[in-house]
Amino acid sequence: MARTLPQPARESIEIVTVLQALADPVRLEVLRELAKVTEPRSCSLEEYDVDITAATLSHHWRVLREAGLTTTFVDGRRRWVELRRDDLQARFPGLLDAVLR
Amino acid sequence: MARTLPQPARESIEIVTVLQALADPVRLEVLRELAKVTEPRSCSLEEYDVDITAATLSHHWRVLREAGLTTTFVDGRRRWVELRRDDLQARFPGLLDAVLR
DNA sequence: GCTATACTTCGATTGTTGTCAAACGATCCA
DNA sequence: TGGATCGTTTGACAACAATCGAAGTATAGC
Repeated sequence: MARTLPQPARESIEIVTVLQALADPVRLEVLRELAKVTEPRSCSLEEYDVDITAATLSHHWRVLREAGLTTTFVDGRRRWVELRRDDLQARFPGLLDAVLR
Repeated sequence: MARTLPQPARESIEIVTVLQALADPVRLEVLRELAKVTEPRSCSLEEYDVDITAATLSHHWRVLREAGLTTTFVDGRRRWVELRRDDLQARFPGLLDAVLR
């Protein structure tokens, strides 16, 4: 599995940015999916129960990544996303649990 | 202390709406002030360290109230705001602590 | 190389939000 | 009763955000 797309370092994750990223129904939905597993998940539209185009989902993955909520891995033509559990727990303890429960 | 302005019932508080309300630096700041005390606090602009007009602060109080984060009491010409700790803790345990810490 | 695949980026559109000044409404008090 | 005070509402505006289709980029596999 190849390179990781740029993302903020743990200490640079800002609460307002995180909350802005969380405050969208589509992003909340895909984050809940991510939260179900510990391994990275595919970025593909088909994997998620959201009524948007691939372009829009791609936009949401970017928002999540730039806010510091997820890591995106590139592997060939495929992309994988993973929740940054440890970083978020270190920075804002309990936040993810409270939001995604 | 007189009437209470309309606000959503505990069961009607929605996570997306709450997160949208939280996702603003001014609102986070005033919520942190509210979180410091248990009694209601004045709505007055002078009480808060924010660089906006009274009209804008009034708008923010309304967003917070309509999202279910605060209760507003009207007493004469004065208004008082209070965090809905119990309702929020019941609905989204740990959320407020995680955000306002 | 060529073509199909998997996603992203671009440009445009539309709706939402934060902000202010000005006007308003309610209350207190002299 | 008439001002002054406290805060809200209204209307306007600019900035931002979600969305899409279309074009673009990188990769895989033939």
